[in-house]
Amino acid sequence: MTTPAIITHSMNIMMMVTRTKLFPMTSVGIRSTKQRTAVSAALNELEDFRSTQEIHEYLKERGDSVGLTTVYRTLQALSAAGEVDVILREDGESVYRLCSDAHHHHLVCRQCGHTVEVEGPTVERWADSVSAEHGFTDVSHTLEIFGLCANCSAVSH
Amino acid sequence: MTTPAIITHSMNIMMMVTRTKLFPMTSVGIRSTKQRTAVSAALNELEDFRSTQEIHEYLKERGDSVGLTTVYRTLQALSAAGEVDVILREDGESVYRLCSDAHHHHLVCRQCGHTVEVEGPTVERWADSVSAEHGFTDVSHTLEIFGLCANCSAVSH
DNA sequence: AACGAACTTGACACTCATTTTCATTTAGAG
DNA sequence: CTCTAAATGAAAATGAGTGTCAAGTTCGTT
Repeated sequence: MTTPAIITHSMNIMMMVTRTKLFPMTSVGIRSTKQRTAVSAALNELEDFRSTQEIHEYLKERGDSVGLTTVYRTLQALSAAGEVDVILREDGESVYRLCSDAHHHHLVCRQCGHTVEVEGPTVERWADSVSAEHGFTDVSHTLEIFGLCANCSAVSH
Repeated sequence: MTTPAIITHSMNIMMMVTRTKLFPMTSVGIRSTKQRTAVSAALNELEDFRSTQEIHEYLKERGDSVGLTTVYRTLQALSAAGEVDVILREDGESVYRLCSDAHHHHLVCRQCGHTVEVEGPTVERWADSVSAEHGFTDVSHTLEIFGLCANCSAVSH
């Protein structure tokens, strides 16, 4: 198996971010390591939103054990770079998933994490105009749906 | 100052919830205590979304000291009863606020908690139909905007 | 191919929100 | 007034996420 394209892509973006925000005047960059490759590979294989701990566990079982701290850092870097989607589960835990580039929202099972990308109202424009009206800057927004998927609904009668 | 109507209302709803979900066959109920009164009073006075700890602190300074555990429990009960709005801040901390009954969303300052209720797309219908299409049950959704309010934007240049 | 500076890793200690436990207190029905 | 379930709160526990720092790696340079 070859290195997924996302790795290279991620690394490029991460390097840009690093150069721009953290080390403006240096020519340093980020490096490609087997740990980062492993985390990206896991994201490619996992279909649903997963917590850092779950991804860490998955990697361990898979044989590509990576330190928990490193998994935290890598997932944060990837989400900061826009490479993965993050959402806050209802219990406040962050969960990550590799998503399509297209505009979409999520229908997430709060039991098993099963995720469906769904079409929905484009809230970007609305959020921007409402924010501007009230003088808010640096805005972000959330629009997600949580519930019990068909499977989990059936299990709990 | 008389006991705010919300207290009685909350207690009624809480009693219903309790009876229905927790103690179906008994005639037990919840009780009106000065701690619960104090928490509700605080919510009436505070305009913005506040964390449990902040509300606990507010009560302490105010003289109506209430145990932190009790504040946690009361806020959870009130939000479960639909008496207060809860949202998850971007850092995963839950914040509470007494809101209008009307349908609305929130524009929340991630720095100071300042909140503006805003009109927005009615996502209930959309969420329900999308969920149904995919067999999801017991759904809930979030649609909030976070940013820096005019004040906080100014402070940080 | 070796070198070395900067970057990365990971074990561990730590922070901090929230929950659990449990002994004590209190509301409110009878 | 009495009794009991409900409620409180102090303290300990839990658990996600972060900070630290010594040791390990990457990769451009020699």
